[in-house]
Amino acid sequence: MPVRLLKTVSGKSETPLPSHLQKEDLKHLQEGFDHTNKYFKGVVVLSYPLMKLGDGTDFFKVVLQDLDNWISRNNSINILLYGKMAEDCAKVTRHGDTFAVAGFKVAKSPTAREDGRHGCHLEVSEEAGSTIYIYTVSSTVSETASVSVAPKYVYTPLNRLKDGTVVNLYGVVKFFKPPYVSKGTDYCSVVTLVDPSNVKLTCTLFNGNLDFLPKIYKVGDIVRFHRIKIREYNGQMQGITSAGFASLTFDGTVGAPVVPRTSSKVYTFMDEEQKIIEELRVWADSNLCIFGPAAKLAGVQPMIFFDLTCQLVGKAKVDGSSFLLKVWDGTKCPYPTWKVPVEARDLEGEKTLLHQLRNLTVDILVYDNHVQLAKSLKIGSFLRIYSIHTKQASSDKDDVSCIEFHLHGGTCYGRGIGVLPETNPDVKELKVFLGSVDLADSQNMESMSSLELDSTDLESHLQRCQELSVTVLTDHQDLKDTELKTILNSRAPQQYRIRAKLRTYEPQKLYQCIKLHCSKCNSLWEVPGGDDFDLILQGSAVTAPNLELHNTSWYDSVMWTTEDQKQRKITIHFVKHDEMVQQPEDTLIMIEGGTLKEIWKLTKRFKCVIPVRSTEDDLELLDLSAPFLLQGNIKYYGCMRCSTPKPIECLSSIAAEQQPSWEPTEIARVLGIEPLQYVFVMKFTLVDGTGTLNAYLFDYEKFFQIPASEILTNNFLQQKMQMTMNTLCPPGRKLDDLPWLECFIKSYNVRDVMKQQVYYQIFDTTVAEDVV
DNA sequence: GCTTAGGATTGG
Repeated sequence: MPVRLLKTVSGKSETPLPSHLQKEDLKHLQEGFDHTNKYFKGVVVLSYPLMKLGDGTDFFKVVLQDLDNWISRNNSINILLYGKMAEDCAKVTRHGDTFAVAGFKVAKSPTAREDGRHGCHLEVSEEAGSTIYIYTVSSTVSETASVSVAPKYVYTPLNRLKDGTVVNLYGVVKFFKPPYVSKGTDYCSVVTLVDPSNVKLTCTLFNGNLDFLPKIYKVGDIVRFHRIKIREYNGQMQGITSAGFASLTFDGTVGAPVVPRTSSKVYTFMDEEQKIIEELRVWADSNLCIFGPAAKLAGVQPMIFFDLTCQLVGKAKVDGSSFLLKVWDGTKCPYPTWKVPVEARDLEGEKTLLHQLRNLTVDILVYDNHVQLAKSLKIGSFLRIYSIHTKQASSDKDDVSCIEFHLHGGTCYGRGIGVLPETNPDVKELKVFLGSVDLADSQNMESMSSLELDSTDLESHLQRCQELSVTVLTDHQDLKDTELKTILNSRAPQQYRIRAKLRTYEPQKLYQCIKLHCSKCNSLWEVPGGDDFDLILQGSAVTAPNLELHNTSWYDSVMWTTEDQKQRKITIHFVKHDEMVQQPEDTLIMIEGGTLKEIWKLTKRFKCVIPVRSTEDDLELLDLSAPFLLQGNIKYYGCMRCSTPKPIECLSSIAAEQQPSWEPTEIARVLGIEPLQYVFVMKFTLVDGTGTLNAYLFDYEKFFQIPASEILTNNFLQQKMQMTMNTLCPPGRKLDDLPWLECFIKSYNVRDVMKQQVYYQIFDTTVAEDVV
């Protein structure tokens, strides 16, 4: 049988290859050598579709990589299969399978120069007497194979590790030190893992090449280690790199795409492994408290340690043991920040940008072992700086004390600097945010005194947060506090007053907490993204404007064609009042064929903008996933379940009013739209020493004293909210140092398909006035 | 050439 699928059990082949066959090394594969009784073994890293050659012969090409030779650069080779063998193999081959090829012919590879693979390729066919043994990693082998197959690698749970063994394992990162320059010859990274066996394993990983160390960016990431050596150290198991160590790292977020981060071009990764990652994510999500608040510069306070995701704008040498990094994250630190004096000629970075961002960048002084890495950083790169220390210090000049940012020497608590790739989701998000920062705004921010805390008030402010509650009740003041334990043991529905600390909250990315709520059917909707709107606009621009609908008794119409290649037709209908077009700031306009950008521009000038399209006999609203109205910065949406849009004609009734106010609710009513309201929806994890309780915040405006409708389009309000959350739940603080919250909560029952559950909701509570 | 670090902040 020329193609044989071999059963593998516990990583070892149950069916050994015939004893006369000997393994051939990649470097011995040369034309003219005798390869009888030799086999070449490698992992399928690439396969091409099955093809038919000119003469009708089946042809299949795979690329094998020699894993035993994994350090060598040129370790892959093309295998060309012909005839029935091509057909058979194409059916069962999966990436990650191991091929042992015997009875091959070696020939010069005509594509070696282009593909960078081995100078020769191997040709195999039944006719030539070749045999291919496939060790498949697939768990769903087709029927024709008629063998059962186990995964190739065996993974050891962390509670089954034995001294002196080399194992493969999975784990959730509980702690890590980003790679740093060790005192020896290598980079070092220390990683502590946990898994569902609840055993911890600290691994010390070395490599001279940074790329070969796991690409861990945050606690909660999941890693797969291959060939890690286990040793006993101080009575505990310890992991250490051994020859051939390889790692994959995955985002630990439940539901995120399962894409491994790795430097190695070859790795096995199958459905089975995907399942393991997904299971570990779910386990970690409910068993580990690992997602601390992500700090922004807007949220820093004196005397904390925090991790910062930022972009490098400038750098400068300071002295032998310290180095300056100028970074920004788009938000403004609420306190005056320390500026490290450096010679202008020592400062690297784009001068104009450094000047433009001068109010948004902060100076971080890094010391000792971090200097070398800091020096090598590229301006513009995205960084995560771990365990920055903020210190309050008064400068000699005057009494103004400011915040200093230090990255002290050493690697305690994972202190260090990591470079994030552009593909990192946090970087992608940061880029969007940085792009949205209005630089003119940030310069004006100096005058926004409401945000600037006088540093002399700083201590008292912090102290106040410690003692008093950072939230206050707007009602029920006479009620006594109830312990969380009591609430958790009571039946719903009831109402309680509580005093608790906010241990964590979700979502951490605050813009994600904004949803759209229909008060009629009680449904919650995600806020559509700008791209969705753009797509709908593009789709509607295809409909030609109906000239018969232009210039009616209640609106005047203007149409023009764009001068670009697309020759788009744009129509604006100006709604009249008293047969006159009003001042732009009082006018409602309807637009056909406009782009997202054009519509935004128009909202700045006109009171209301309604995107419409023509039908045969009336103008109509676009799809309900597009806003039915734009007013100022706010997009108004209608409920897709409860709305029954009426013809635009109905708007004329408002236009005829004595003094049309163009209220969104009124516009919605006449157009048959059930308007959705913007709400904050958050989950607060509250603790009080007697228990932990998750309570939902469902708030239009009252709690934060910020309208939910304005958050998404207003950087300033976003920062204000971030600061509020940072006061309620300061990043980098121990539980003891968290402030108290006074809340009013109600419990209620929710019947699920399977069971009845009790939920809790915060209400009649607001953030204390002197906190924001 | 066979080590480096082995988690556990606060100085400049």
